Amino acid sequence: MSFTYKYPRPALAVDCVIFGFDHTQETPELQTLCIERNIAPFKGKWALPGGFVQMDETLDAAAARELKEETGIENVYIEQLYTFGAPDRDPRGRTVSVAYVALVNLEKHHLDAGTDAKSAAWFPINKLPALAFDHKLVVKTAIERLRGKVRYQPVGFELLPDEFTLSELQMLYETILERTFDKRNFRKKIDGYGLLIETGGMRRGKPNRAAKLYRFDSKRYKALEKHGFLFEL
Amino acid sequence: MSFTYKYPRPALAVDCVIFGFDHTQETPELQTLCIERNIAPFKGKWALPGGFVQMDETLDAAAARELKEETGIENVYIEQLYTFGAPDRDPRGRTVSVAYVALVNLEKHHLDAGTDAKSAAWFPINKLPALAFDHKLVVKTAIERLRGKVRYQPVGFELLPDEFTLSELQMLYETILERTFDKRNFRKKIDGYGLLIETGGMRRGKPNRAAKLYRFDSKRYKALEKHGFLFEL
DNA sequence: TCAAAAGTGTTCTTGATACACCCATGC
DNA sequence: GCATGGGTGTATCAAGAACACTTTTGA
Repeated sequence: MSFTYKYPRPALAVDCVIFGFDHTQETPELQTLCIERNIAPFKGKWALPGGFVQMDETLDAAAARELKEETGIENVYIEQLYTFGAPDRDPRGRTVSVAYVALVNLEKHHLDAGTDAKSAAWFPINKLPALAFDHKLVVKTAIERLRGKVRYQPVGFELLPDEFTLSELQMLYETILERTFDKRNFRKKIDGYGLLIETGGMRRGKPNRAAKLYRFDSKRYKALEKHGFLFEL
Repeated sequence: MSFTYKYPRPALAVDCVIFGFDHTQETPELQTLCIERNIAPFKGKWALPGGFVQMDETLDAAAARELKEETGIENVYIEQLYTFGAPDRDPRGRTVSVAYVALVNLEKHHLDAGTDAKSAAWFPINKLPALAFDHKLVVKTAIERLRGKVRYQPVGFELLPDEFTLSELQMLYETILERTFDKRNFRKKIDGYGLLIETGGMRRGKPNRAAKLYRFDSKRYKALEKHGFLFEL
């Protein structure tokens, strides 16, 4: 089947930058999920999951579909990032790509879950391999967006397990923003928003005092948000 | 001339939301430039300036080109906003549109300057006519972006003449953010950044005390910006 | 001389920062 | 019993908010 147009059209793709946060390591890291390409161009190179937009789906749907098809990940936070359209960004011909950012809880999305998961891997964002196309730029743009967004919207919680400790939350912010926070001041601030609920559970297992577990009160956040509330860190 | 593809592709367009600020009126207003369509679909309706992306130009270049072709405006601040891709947003067939926001100095861009200027008009953003396609949504998204951006980046100056008074600057911020500022606190804050230079000129003509004119020190801003400086209002 | 906007400082309140010790747990 | 991270309060400082009068100009 083939199609004819009066004027040539760029191909239209979506690509996803997927961020995960590993708080279990010695030094916690923000990571991105990449796919090893098994077809040309850039065969054998790492790239962001993505693919072409179909004629009857929205861009959001295309991003969600590619995310699921290539990594098995679904039902996660995802938002449009930026559209990349340099004429030479794809050697096959003009391809414009609408990039998305997804935030996932690493624990829920260990690999081997996805269809093509054998060729997928998480990389720390400052130890990325060489990436196909202009994907290095896409990741860089996504990191900037994440850093900007995390400061005035509570998106960071998307990167944590449903239940988390205050130290984990602090580590997350410190990792993303590349700075440190004073423990007491951080807790005071977070406390002030009244957006965390003690679950009653405790995180134990390490040779130190057990830590209380919390979950994010997204209902309350949505209610506050409507009244012009500002989360700011 | 016609072109054949194996898979159908959406058409790719750019659209521009152009903001101007009229500070001469009784109640100052943020305005948007619209074009009256003289071809189907939506013939006779107002729409944002825009058109299809050519195969050899970047998205930024396409937006700048359409801006110039349809309104005569060039060399202004312009940035990518968001990409709209609902499958039914264009009755002619699947068309994805990369929207841009431009900020212009109204005084420099009175109409009749552009090629098709006879069919262009400025509308206050809260008295927009019915717009073609999903352009109402595009404008709404642009306003939100402007409101967010103006608070932590000095983009507002793009909307003013090169020389402006502090009252004009304050009116601009009050109009965009839909709030008022205390005159003394506002001036103190702006002063604190050291980003305004007195030009020596005065704005006179009204039956009240003449006002000093300033210009924005963009060199100094760029220098500060590199060292992690934050403009915040 | 009047109306209208320009210009200018101080006080108070609030939020941000700095800082150090005891507690519970697993080994 | 010790090493490790969890948990807590106060004092200081800086920035934001509130607030009113004098000056200059054109008509």
